[in-house]
Amino acid sequence: MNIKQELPWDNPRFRNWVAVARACHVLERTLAAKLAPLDLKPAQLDVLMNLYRHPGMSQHDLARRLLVGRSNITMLLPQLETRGLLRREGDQKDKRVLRLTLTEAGTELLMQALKVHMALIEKAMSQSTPEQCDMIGEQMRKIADVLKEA
Amino acid sequence: MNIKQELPWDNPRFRNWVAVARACHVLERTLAAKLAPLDLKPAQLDVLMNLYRHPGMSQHDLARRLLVGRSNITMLLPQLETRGLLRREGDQKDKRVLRLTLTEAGTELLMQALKVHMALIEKAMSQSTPEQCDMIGEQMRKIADVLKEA
DNA sequence: ACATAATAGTTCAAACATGAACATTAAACA
DNA sequence: TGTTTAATGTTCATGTTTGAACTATTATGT
Repeated sequence: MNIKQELPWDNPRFRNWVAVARACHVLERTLAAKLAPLDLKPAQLDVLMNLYRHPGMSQHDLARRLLVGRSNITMLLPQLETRGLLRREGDQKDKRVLRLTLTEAGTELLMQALKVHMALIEKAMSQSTPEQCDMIGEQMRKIADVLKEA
Repeated sequence: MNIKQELPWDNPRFRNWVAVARACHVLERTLAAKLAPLDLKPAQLDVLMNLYRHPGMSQHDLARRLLVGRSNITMLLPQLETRGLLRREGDQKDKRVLRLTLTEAGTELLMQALKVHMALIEKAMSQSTPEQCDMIGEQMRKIADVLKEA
């Protein structure tokens, strides 16, 4: 009987983390639906966002930031490059790396997508006070740090 | 220039949600790695967990709980059934539905996997006080609720 | 300099997820 | 009853993700 007391569902940390995972999942799915009219998937939006903030990134850097394999990037970029949303240019000093930058069109589309993303997050987080929101962010950053060494 | 003030990255809610998504992603990947020795993927663990808590579930119910399409379940279950981890039995009253239950072996494997999962979550959430942890869970449940109607 | 290591990106096959179309069964209702 | 509508699960085609093997280039160490 006391095995039941050891079950994860009786553990607050477990239950609460499950809630985090569910919220993430729901938001991701909702975002995918709202992004469909722009013909953009969440993964592609992530690419555009990162290139906007870090122009000239290499594909390897991008992969690490997105927590994804390098081959994934190789498969992902041609779609966006063909649509004229980004450029891939060889680095002069190191002929192995390709430098990535957004085009005008890419920046344009990103801004539209960000409106959608932003609205969704506003809706989701509007339940929390600014203090709660900051606390959540702070804890989550700690979690990501702790797990990187795991 | 004041366009910069409108950028999402200057918005606390945006920045903090990005942290949530990253933490989720990192934990998911870490869990996948730690679960590999058991030859179990996170999605499969989710199935076992839900069947443990709700024996006799239908495939449709399971799909809705996992926030996933029905066809996904159809593709997912045979692997687990073949390994003898669960049973699928036709409902007597409604010949359309299949009732799902864990076998002994399934329960056994689930318990092992839960130890791994639990340890990971403990490590992640150990940064937070119990009050913070509960608050996070509460907010996340609200978010999931709000987005269900979006 | 030269051989060895490591790094950036690609290719490919396999695993996985997704949504539309379908078959079977049940419910609604005329 | 008989017809229509809805629900459950499967199939299939498509697109995505992954990791291992590969090429090309740079760094390291002797």
